[in-house]
Amino acid sequence: MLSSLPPREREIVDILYERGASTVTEIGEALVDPLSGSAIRAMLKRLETKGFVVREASERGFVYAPSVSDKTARKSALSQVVRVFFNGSATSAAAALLGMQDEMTGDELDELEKMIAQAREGRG
Amino acid sequence: MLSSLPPREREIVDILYERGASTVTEIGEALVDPLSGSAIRAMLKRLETKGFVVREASERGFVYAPSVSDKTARKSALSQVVRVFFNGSATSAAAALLGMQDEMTGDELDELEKMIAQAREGRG
DNA sequence: TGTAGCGTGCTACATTTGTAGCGCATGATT
DNA sequence: AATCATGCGCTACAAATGTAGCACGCTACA
Repeated sequence: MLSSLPPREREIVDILYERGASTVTEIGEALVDPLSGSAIRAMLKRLETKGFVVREASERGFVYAPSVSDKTARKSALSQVVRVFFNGSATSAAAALLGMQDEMTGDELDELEKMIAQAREGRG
Repeated sequence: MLSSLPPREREIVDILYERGASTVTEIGEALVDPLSGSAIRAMLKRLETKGFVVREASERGFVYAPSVSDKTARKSALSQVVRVFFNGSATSAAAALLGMQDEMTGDELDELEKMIAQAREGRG
């Protein structure tokens, strides 16, 4: 799991999920407090060894990407937060999301309502 | 931030958030793969030094608790997930939560709708 | 064709983590 | 009082992490 990664490595895979496959240079730019290229490459190598990222050649040079699908990682991250901070209640978590008002527009609220309706149907 | 902690320390503060203030023994029981008491204490000491946990005396002996409020930590954890995995969209995150059907009952969906209504009012 | 600049991948090393063992209190047991 | 069990916090040390420096190969271009 991602949560078993040391901070700096974790930071890098986060960036990879955030921006998709990236070059070392791009990762460097995305890093809040910078890091030498070789340092980043060393991280990536370890990450690769551990099986968390894969490396592919592209026109841009080598790009690195997470090996675990977004979907899976998302779900896992969410479950984790729900368990640790919301006592296992997805509802509470959703409520907290709603509470982050500035993060959500009126339109988005509409959308959410639709999704709730769908969820209801999905359960019958 | 919590995400700057090494895996094992992170695991321990997670437990602390999950179960509230706990003794070393309780932490040991909550750990998936166990750890000697002294190892746990060493972790806690580091965590204390870094300012992530506080130690208080209680009838049960020393109990350890996160120094950052649940509320703050929750918000921070959620923001993190939203940013990394949902492209900054809290709505998408909420949708994913809805998708985890087994995690949410019909009643909870009702509740969520109410909360959406409230969120609307809160914004005017 | 020399040389300046990138991107790359070592290797090396300081620091931090992860973990166990020891010895000290304190409180219960006989 | 002698013994035993707990909980505690050092200290120590192996392993992992965080980071930099060096040397190489490939452009590009003066």
